[in-house]
Amino acid sequence: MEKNKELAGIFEKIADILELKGENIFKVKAYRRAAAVISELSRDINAIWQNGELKQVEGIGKSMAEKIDEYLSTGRIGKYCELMEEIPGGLLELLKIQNLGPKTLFIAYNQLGVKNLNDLEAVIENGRLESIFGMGDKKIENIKTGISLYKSGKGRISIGLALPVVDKIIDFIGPYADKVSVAGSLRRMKETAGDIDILAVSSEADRAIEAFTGYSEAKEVSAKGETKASIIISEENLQVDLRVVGKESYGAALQYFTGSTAHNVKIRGLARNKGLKINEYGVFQGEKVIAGAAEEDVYRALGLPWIPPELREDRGEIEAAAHEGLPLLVKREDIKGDIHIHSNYSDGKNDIGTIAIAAGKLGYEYIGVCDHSKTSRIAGGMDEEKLKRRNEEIDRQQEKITGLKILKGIEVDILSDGQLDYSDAILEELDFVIAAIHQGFSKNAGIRMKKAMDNPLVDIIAHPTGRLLSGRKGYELDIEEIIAYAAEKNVALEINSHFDRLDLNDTNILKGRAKGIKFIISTDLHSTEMFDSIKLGIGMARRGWLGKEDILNAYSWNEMPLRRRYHD
DNA sequence: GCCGTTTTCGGCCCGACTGTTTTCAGTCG
Repeated sequence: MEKNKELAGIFEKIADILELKGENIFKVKAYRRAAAVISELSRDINAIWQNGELKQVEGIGKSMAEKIDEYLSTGRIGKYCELMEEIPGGLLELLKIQNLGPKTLFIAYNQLGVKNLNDLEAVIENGRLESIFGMGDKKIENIKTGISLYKSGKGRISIGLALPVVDKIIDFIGPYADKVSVAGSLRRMKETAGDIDILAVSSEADRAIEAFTGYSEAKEVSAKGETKASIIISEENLQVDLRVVGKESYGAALQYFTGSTAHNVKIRGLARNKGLKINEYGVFQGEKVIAGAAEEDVYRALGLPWIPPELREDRGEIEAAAHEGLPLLVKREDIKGDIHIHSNYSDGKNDIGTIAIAAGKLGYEYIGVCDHSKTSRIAGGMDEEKLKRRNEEIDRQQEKITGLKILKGIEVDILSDGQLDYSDAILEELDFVIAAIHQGFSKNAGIRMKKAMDNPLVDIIAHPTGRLLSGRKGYELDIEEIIAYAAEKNVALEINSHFDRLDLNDTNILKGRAKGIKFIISTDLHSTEMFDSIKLGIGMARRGWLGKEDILNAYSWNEMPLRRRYHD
């Protein structure tokens, strides 16, 4: 799948250069679309190419197919190389600066010789940028703001960090509107957010806008109109957009602002084919409004069932909705227990009794206590003796609580030689075993993980890629190979809900789903306050099209299809 | 550059906000 990524990157760059040069915008869009389609492909583009099926891929026509063919057979694309030579290396990067678009940048390059960020700042400083036709003080100011945002460049942040910010803002605007909802990528539960989109219903848009732009944590109001405003939140440097509509347009606006762009482009194309027009105010047949108040009505107007936001990525959901039907996605109520929990027997904050009581209040049927094994010393890993004492403590707490089963689990380290951190005899005494790599990320991680899966006592692999959203790359392994091996061995893979992990993520979940593997959705809990974070893992699972039948901890304990209950 | 259940040519999602404009282009989502 490495080639998919490379080709998508190349097409995206071609689009950037063509746009900069002022080429036909629809040609530019064709390249962007092809890039998006290729990066979302669930199959290796090499295989599609070898089967001669390139042109059957949506958005790939004669010209794109030729370029893909050229790349896969020669390792380069002539047209791409030519384009890259026309434009200085650092220039495209400047397109990421907000308020500085391709038109302005190209003029700055052509007329003022701006080739990189330093040049750009220099022509702002010496006033030459202002000499460009149509450029004024305000525009310069906005570009300067864009540059400072770009430099502080936090980029995208985890959904786990963005959602609490959203909740606060929604609470804040609540009194000034009839209804307030999150939209955009956060509603789709995408793993990271680049900005926050909020939709409000009000007959007095100005009151809501006024309140919003006065929000105490806004360090800047970057736009303020009659129905729409944007602020920048201080700490996270996140842009927050508010859109206010009347209640007759709520569904259409929610559909529109939830996106994704690719999903909406296709939805609107469908509408056009039916002689309808969709915008954020409603679905129109000529002048007549035929839907708009509820999102369900918008989809129904196109002959489609309502599509859950997590699926709206143009990954086949529209076709599924139109024909074979959408998958029945796992819901929070389906989750019967959390089975990756750390107690104070390793690095967790709470004692087992406290955790059990908190889980009982959530209505869980069971919890799985999974402390660290002895080699994870920093995480308070337990030696065999301590593990024994922990198990006795679980027995004691079990006697005190009814209606909740406390399972004896372990998060056992996969050592540098692929051996597990305890003997089989110890692992056999436990209800289930989760294995994980915590050190030696670059030392044969894939081979070690597969060796761990060779042990029939290993039921689950935790955080299978090891990546962190805050920047750590993860283990050096081929995740597709791991997924295929897990399928072969009946090992389940974890969907870890920790805000910085979200591992597996949606695309890897989709690959696992295609192989028919099982998953667990867990919190990797270190404190009872973290129970709620399971919503993030559920979001990832839903984005990966999973139903409750795919999730081990959506089964009752007696029915859970754990690997050790198979005869393999 | 892609695409077709009115089209193989002529469309391509659609609209808000801003700034610099006397009617609209650029940028964004």
